[in-house]
Amino acid sequence: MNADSLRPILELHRATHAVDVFIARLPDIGVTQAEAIILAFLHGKADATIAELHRAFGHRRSTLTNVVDRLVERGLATREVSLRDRRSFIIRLTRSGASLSKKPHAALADLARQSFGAVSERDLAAFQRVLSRLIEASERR
Amino acid sequence: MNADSLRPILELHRATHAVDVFIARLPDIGVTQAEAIILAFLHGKADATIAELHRAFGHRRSTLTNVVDRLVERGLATREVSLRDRRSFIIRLTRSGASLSKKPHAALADLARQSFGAVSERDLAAFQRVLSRLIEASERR
DNA sequence: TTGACAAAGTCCTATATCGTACTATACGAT
DNA sequence: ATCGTATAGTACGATATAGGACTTTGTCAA
Repeated sequence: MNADSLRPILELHRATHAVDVFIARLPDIGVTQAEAIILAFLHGKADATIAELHRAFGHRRSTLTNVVDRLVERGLATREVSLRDRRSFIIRLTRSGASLSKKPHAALADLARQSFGAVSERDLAAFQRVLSRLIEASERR
Repeated sequence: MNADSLRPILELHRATHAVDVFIARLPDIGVTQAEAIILAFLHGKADATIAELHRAFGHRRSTLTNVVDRLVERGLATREVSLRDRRSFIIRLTRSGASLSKKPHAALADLARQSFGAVSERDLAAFQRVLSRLIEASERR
């Protein structure tokens, strides 16, 4: 078995970790990695459920409960019972949450531009394809 | 600004998380994600320092101290002062650590095969290139 | 050879994340 | 209608990870 066969997976971890640290260090935000990424996700969307966030990021629902708690506590988001499905909540950014969310969103978009800017469409598509396969394979048990 | 510009980054998180969950659920190992990935890394290498692990994965050195503590406590690894540099330790798998490390290594290699098997050399190279760029961009501040 | 600075790890404390068990609601079949 | 099962989310307790201060050792210049 080739010793390097898992190199891409290790690199994947390394990259994600680097991005996390990058996010955590964003100045003037005072928000954890998960919070920042969720803010960025909600940016210009301003509407989601816990389950949706779970599907998007894979964080446990119980973890997301906490993350959302923190956002709500700080007045960055609201939680309202959904009228369509009373089991679920609609998470929505408040005005100040929407404003704050610009920063992590811009920072990540910036990072994306720097990282993917010089990458061809084709390579970027390959990148996403590989990620999808990884997700699929990981969840197949 | 395109709303999807950070889609690849979100997918990246999703994928890493999926792999983490996959690892954490490996039966008969009883090892956390970080431990498993470090075991896999040490597999067939059986020699590393904390700093090396730090460079490989990005985990804080203090985190790695804990991870290694756990491995040592369970008799899976040893920590010996390096003779070349007495500030650092050589982490080495014990016989049982080496044996146990086969599982996560094999599982990840398996995952890699399933995920990358049908991916062309070229696409895989593109994948790694993109990861490198991301790491580089993330660390550039 | 000493003094300043960098590098390797650890200790301690705080907290983010997880796993599991639980409640409430929805939904499909009969 | 109701019963069984699936889904949405939370509460609680356990633990992995992080951040920063600190110790020891190395390194390089004068």
